[in-house]
Amino acid sequence: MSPGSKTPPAGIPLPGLLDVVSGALFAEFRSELEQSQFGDIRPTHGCVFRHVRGDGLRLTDIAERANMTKQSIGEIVDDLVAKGYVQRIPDPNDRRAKLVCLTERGEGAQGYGLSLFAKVEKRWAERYGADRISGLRELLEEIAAAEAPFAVPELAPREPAAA
Amino acid sequence: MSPGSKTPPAGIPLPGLLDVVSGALFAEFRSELEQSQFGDIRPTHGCVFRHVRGDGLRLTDIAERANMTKQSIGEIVDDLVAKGYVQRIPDPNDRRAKLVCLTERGEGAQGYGLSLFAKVEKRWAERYGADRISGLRELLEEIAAAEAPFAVPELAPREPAAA
DNA sequence: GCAACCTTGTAAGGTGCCTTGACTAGAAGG
DNA sequence: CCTTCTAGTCAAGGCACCTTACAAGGTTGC
Repeated sequence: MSPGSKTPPAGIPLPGLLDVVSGALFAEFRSELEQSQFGDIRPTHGCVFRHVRGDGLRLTDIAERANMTKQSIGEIVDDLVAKGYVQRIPDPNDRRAKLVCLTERGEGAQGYGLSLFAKVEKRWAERYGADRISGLRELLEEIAAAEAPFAVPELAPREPAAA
Repeated sequence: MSPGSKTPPAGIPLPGLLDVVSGALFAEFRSELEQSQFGDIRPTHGCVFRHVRGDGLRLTDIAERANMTKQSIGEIVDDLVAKGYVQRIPDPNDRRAKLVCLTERGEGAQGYGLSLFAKVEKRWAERYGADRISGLRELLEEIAAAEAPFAVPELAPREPAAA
């Protein structure tokens, strides 16, 4: 029960720092998004906009990438359908499945959101140093691809096989 | 309504990357914590352990630092009291207030948690480069101190006044 | 073709965490 | 004393997510 063998002074734990920084960044994004024509998009909806591309994606695949259950994603998709951002299209290859696709408005929102993220990142690059922010992105992408490839299949240039 | 003037290809938005990495890191922490003698500590309890120091902290102050309401913190503190990690001590300077203090067990848990975070961070330093991880920490601390000083008063070496 | 089994998506109910609103006890200032 | 402000609690509600259970459609072997 002694207070640890060494208790190395690591400062504030890294996950806490990451959360605080992510929260600040995301708040900047949200405050601009809410004043746009896409103000009815809530933070939860991000898991769909993040992963759905032009050719559509099945519910199960969204759930896997978002690390959530199919039911939760289904609920969120319902909401987005009601708001006119996505639609369910029958999968031509599997009559059970439906492809979640962005509507025209949905594509507009996704594009706007991405440009907004880029804008905020650029602002931070000017604030904290472009090379530092790009270095941060580089490191984070490498870590994300290694630690959670299912969550960011856009990255993950590594093939699983080849012993 | 055109899809953005430039739509610069920024890759995956930074907040998403930060969340994925933070999640992976935190999962590593949790899986070790759950197997320890402090397995009944849940993720939500972190907001208390993060901020309470030896001399105690009032509920209102915890809420401000955690960016949460007094009610939520109160509920979490209730739970931690029931589990024997903290106790409420009357504030000698204000009979309305109570100082939330760690019990002996609470201090043990906090110390163990901190050492666990340090351990995981060290592991990642070996995995991704010690200089890169320490550079990451440095940048995050700078950003956190600038963007959300209320959340990390341990940092924030800047005085607010002095025009 | 059909029987056993897997997968896709949905429905219903529950839990955890957090919020808004209303209140008591004590502090601060006239 | 009387007003006003602050510290903390109580109660009700909501949102996000999960677990359990199930119908419809594919898949494989015979």
